[in-house]
Parts: sequence; C-alpha cells; structure tokens
Amino acid sequence: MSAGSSSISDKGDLTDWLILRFKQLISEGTLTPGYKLPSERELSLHFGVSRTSLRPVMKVLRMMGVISQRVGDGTYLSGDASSVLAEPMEFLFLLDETSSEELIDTRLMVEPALAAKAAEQSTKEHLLVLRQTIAEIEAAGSDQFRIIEADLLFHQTILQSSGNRLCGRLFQVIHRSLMNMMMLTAQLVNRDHTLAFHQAIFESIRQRNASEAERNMRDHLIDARALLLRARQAEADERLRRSIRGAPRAVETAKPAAKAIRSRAARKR
Amino acid sequence: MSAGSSSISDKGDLTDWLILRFKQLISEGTLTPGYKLPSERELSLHFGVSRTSLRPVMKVLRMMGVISQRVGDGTYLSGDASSVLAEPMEFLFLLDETSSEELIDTRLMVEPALAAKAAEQSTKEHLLVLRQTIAEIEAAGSDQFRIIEADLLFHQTILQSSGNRLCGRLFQVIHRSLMNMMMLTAQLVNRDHTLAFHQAIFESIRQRNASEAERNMRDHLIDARALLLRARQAEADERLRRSIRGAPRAVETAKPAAKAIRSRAARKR
DNA sequence: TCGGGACGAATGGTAGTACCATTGGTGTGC
DNA sequence: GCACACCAATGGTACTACCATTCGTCCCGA
Repeated sequence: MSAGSSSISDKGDLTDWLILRFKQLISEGTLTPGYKLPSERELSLHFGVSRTSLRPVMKVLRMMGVISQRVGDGTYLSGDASSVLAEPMEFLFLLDETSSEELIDTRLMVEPALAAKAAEQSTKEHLLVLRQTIAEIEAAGSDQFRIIEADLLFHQTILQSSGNRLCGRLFQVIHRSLMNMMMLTAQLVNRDHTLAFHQAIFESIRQRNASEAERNMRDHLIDARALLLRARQAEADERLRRSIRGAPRAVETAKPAAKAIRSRAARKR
Repeated sequence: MSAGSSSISDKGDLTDWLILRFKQLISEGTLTPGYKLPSERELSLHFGVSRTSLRPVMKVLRMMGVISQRVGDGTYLSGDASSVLAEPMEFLFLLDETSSEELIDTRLMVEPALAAKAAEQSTKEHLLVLRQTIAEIEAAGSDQFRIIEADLLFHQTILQSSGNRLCGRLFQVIHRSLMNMMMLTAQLVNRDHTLAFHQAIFESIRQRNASEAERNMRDHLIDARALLLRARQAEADERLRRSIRGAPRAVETAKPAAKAIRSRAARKR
C-alpha cells in the first residue's frame, strides 16, 4: 500500500509477509479445499522462518476459517469460504455496537430484491431444499435450535439461488449473527409467523412470481423486526418491574479482570 | 458451539479463550479507541498465559485492524472499526474467486437505494464533503491515486449519510477492494465519467430528490460496470495479439515455492 | 486368519528463555 | 538552553523443551 512493494522481503513484519505468501498460494490454486498442509515444523522450515513466527499466521488463518487444525493430525484447508467473515463481523458488531434492528434493517434492504431474483432463476434443487426446511420447521415443534437452523437454511438457499454469491455470503453471516444475538437475549423465534411467511415466500418463488416473492420477503422481515422490538420492549418492562421490587441485578463475572487491566495501563501513563 | 460452554476455561484452545476475553473487554467498553494496552509481557502475566500463547491473539487482532502495534512503543486499540473486514474480505474474494463485476453488481444492488436515503437525510456537513471530493477530482488531473481516493470518499460519504452504518462499512470495504483489483490489472478510472456522474448525484442529493439520486447512482455504477468490461475485453485482445506474435509471458516468481509445498505434502500422504 | 489392544511417532499447543531492532524518554555535556 | 548520547521498555524473532492428542503400526491372542 505504501511504497513499491515489488522486491522480496521488504515489509517489516514476517507475519504480513507470510500471510501474503499464503494468499498467493491460494490465488494460484495450489491450495485446494480439503488439502492437507505440511506440518508447522515443515512449513516453517520451508518458508525459512521459525515456528514461533509461523504459528500466529496459522492462528489468523484458522480464526478466519481458512484452515482447520487438529492436534495429532494436521492442518487442512477448509473449503468453506462463508466462515471467513464470521469472527471479523462479530468484532465489527462489537466495535460499532450494532443492534439487532440494524441487522434486520440491512437484511431488509437486500433480501427482498434477492428473493425476486431467486423467483426468476431458482432451480429444482433449490425449491426442494426450501420445501424441506419448511417441513423441518413444521416437525421441529418448539425446538428453537432446529427452527433457527431451518430458518437459516431457508434464507441461505434463497440467497444462493439469487445468483449473487457475495451477497449470499454477506447476509448469511449477518443472519447468523442476528440469531446469535437473539439467543443471547433469550428471544424466541415465532414458529407460526416464520412458518406462514416461509410458505408464502416459497409459493411465490415456486410460481416464479418475482414481485410477490419480493413483497412476501419484505413482509416477513418487517414482521420479524416488529416481533424483535416488541420482545425487547417486554424485556425492558420486565427488568424495570424487577428493579422496582428491589432485587439488584446479578453480578457480572468478567468485570474485575477488565478493571485490573485498566488500572495497570493507567499506572503506565 | 458444541457443548454447554458455560464454565470457565473449558474450551481447549487458549487462543479462542483469549479472543473471547478480548471481546468481553471490548463489549464492556473497558477498551476504548486510542487506549494504550499493557505490554505483551504484562498482558500475558495478567491473563496467566505465556507470551507465546498471547502473541498469536494480538496478531489476529492486529490483522483485523482492532489494534495497532509499534515496536518500542506499545499496543493501541484502534477506533476504526471499518478496517476489521478488509483482510478477511480479501480472503473471501480469493477463496471465492470473486470478480470485479460481481463487486459492482453487488454495489448496484444496494448503493442506489442508499443514495435515495442519503438524499432524504444527508446533513450540511455531508454535502460539504461531497462537494469537496468533486473539487478534488477536478484538481487531481490524471493522478489516479487522488481520483480513486476522492471517489472512495464520495461514495463512502453517501453510504454514511444514508444512516445505515453496517451497509456503510460493508460497501466501503467492497468499494476499496474493487479499486485494488482495478489497480492490480492497471485499469484506470475514467475521470470525466466519474466527475459527471458524481456531479449529477450530488445535485440530486442536494435538491433532496431521492428518486433521481437513486437513478443517477444506478447509472453511475452501470456505466462503471460497462467501462470495466470494455477495459477487460481490450486487455484480453491485447494479450491475445501479443501471444500470437510469439513472445511468451513473463515468468511467475512464486510458483516454485508453491510446487515445493505441494510435493512435500503429497509425499506425506 | 482375523481382531483387538498396546505402543510409538507425528502433530498442534504451551511454556520459557534469549536476543534483536526500534522507539521514546532521560540525562549529561557542550 | 540545546543537542547529543545513552538506556530502558517494547514488539519481533528464534530456539528448545515438553505436553496432550491422534493416527497408524505392530504384536499378541483368539
């Protein structure tokens, strides 16, 4: 980014250089999905660096889901590119204090249009999967995990069948993060609503009715948004009622460590 | 993801645990932008792990732009959340072999709608920045870097003023990656086109004409897409012509290393 | 001949130490 | 008062050692 960067071994950090090398290897197609990489000791030898310097790179790649490591076995290149954004996106949400409404709002901007596209070009296989996810939700009863997984697969399939891979990746991650947030606050997915909307969306896609698919998807997300806000309101009310009764909130476990760090650093300054 | 995961120190990997801790610290607001963290030696002491185990975590955070490290100085929490997705997104594009058209297509799906929103709610400050970027492009002459930076700032400002932060972040990264791809293939940004479209978009936003802003943005991106494809076509033609003349392509430097790795691993199996 | 269990090599995970280059502040000498 | 030299602290890298886990192999017994 800064200077010429053409010559070998100019960037100061070995980590950056190694990551660059890995990128090259991936872009060349040398590293294919499922491919077993040499051991860390061999790799470090090959690159001419110590294992100490190599390991952080492997950690970075692992955290992005590019590779998977297993003790006693080895390192494999994972073919699933969708997981690359999962962790970083979580950090983004953390740093930006992104709310779940914002996630739904963002989905609302894109998914209806993608549903319309899906109605135009979805294949038989896609329709089959959609039908299966609906059946899965019907069979799930009150099992939230099953409902959520089926819900994710439903939307993910629509995203995929829309043809735009990048959007598919992006909003798959966003959707899952949204579900994680909801689970953290013990917010339930309304099975009946989900089922009804999914059926409507599925029908319009099956009939290749793009505009109706778009409208149904929009309605679905708007409804989900409303449910989310209502649940949050109810939760806030509950908390208020409880605090009025006098019972203080439960302790937070991680606070002490955080304060210790802050004091340490403050001492430095 | 697997089991209960409620108790302390259950997850096998220290790296994961430490990253989790850092996430907690960030979400608690203990770590604020610009904040100087304790030295690695102190931190490792504090967390009760060795520096060997801590360093990969710092590398991960650094690569996502969450922190910045300087030898002889220390580690600082960077407040800029937008850079979190930069590297991971590049890996995604690498693994998915995402093309520049796909990037523009994705922008095309979202940015027009955001431009419409921007027309409705942009502030005076936003308008000022937009006007400045246009002036910058006018003053840039044929300096591609200045044009690109001004172009980025123009679109970024519109994304920001639309109100949806997440979309802003996402498409800021996508836009920059697109520019990187174009620079890698030595594709120029057409200054005249850019200038004309930016002026049109700016005018419609200034006049709070949402539908026209949306249309202008759409035209802008469609035009950019066409230019991109045309340039690629020209490049392919040129390459073909050159190969017919008999001159072989230049050597690729990184191939030998790649092959060495592959042979090493193959030997293992 | 087949099956199971024990052993061992290889792998990633962690720890400790040492040294280097860079940085920023401190203090000394002009 | 200023400039220079010095020094302590920091992140960067390397080497070594050891641990827990995994997988394959070999040997023993049925």
